[in-house]
Amino acid sequence: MKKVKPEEIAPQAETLAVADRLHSVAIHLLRRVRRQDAVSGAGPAQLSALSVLVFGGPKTLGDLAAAEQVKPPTMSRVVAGLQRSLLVEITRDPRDARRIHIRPSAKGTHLLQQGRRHRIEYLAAHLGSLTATELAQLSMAAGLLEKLLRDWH
Amino acid sequence: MKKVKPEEIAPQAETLAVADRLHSVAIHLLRRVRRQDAVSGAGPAQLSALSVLVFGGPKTLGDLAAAEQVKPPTMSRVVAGLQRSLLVEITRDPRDARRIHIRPSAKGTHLLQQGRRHRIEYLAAHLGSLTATELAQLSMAAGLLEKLLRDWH
DNA sequence: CGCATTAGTTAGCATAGCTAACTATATCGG
DNA sequence: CCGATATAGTTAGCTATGCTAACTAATGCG
Repeated sequence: MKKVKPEEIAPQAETLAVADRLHSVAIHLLRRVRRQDAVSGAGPAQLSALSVLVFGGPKTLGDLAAAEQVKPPTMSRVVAGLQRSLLVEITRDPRDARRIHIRPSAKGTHLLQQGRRHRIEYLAAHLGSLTATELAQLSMAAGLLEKLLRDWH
Repeated sequence: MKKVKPEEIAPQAETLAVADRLHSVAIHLLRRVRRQDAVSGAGPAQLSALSVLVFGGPKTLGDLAAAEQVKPPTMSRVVAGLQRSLLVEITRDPRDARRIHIRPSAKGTHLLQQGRRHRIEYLAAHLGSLTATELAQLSMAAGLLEKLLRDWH
């Protein structure tokens, strides 16, 4: 009689169901949050890229595109929008004039942090029912997904 | 010395951090999945609306817009796209000629289920590291978020 | 009947995703 | 050193999705 460690195998049927539910939940959660983020005047792609810059430090356009999992032309336009709104500053690489370095401006950093505050207030207003235990469960799930996304390929 | 039930209060700082991480994870997860869904030829909004129709039954345009948390003009165009691809069928309400009833076609139902299968295979290929325990944690988190979204207002 | 309300559509704007094709710069081989 | 090749970003043009404002058509109320 073989006995495998029960934690090693996640049944496919379960995985299918969870994948679909996560997909749906992600879509609808983002739709809610997007409404609030719209106050800032910047779209979701801009805010996400700005977040990477604020928390991960300056990046070249290619690095930023890779971090955001989009193609360079897409990021080029996102960055152009951020620059137009004065949320980032751009300098050319002195060693390689093809490269550009993108970093958040003071205004950009400020806006992102305002957005965080705004989001928390919005969520807090709707999260009265969540216990610390449930929040910890969400945090753990976020950690799992973060790891999953990091190790994707 | 007062002692409150520890499960009743989720600290604001925690909530902020979790909210931001969920936001980021949702964005990046959707970007990954979207790549796969692109195979189907339908965009994410179309697939999400189709999913609501397949699993929730026929809806009027307004109901569908409400379910998807978008404005009627947006859903009008999404449905037009689905109709153009023959993924839904539309009939007028005989009692109220202003209303339209939208239901998935056989092709639409089939495409959605193919998409599910495709998604699971994609995820399964990248989920080798997930244990049944971890999957259960994700399932629980999805459940919490589903409830949260349902009771939002 | 007439007029307000309701359901959906149309028009027009912005963001965001893509591919293909272009520009500019760097690098490498001879 | 110079020409070919490779790399970094941008531009152009398509599609999809979000919005608001304004329109059309149908309902229904007084």
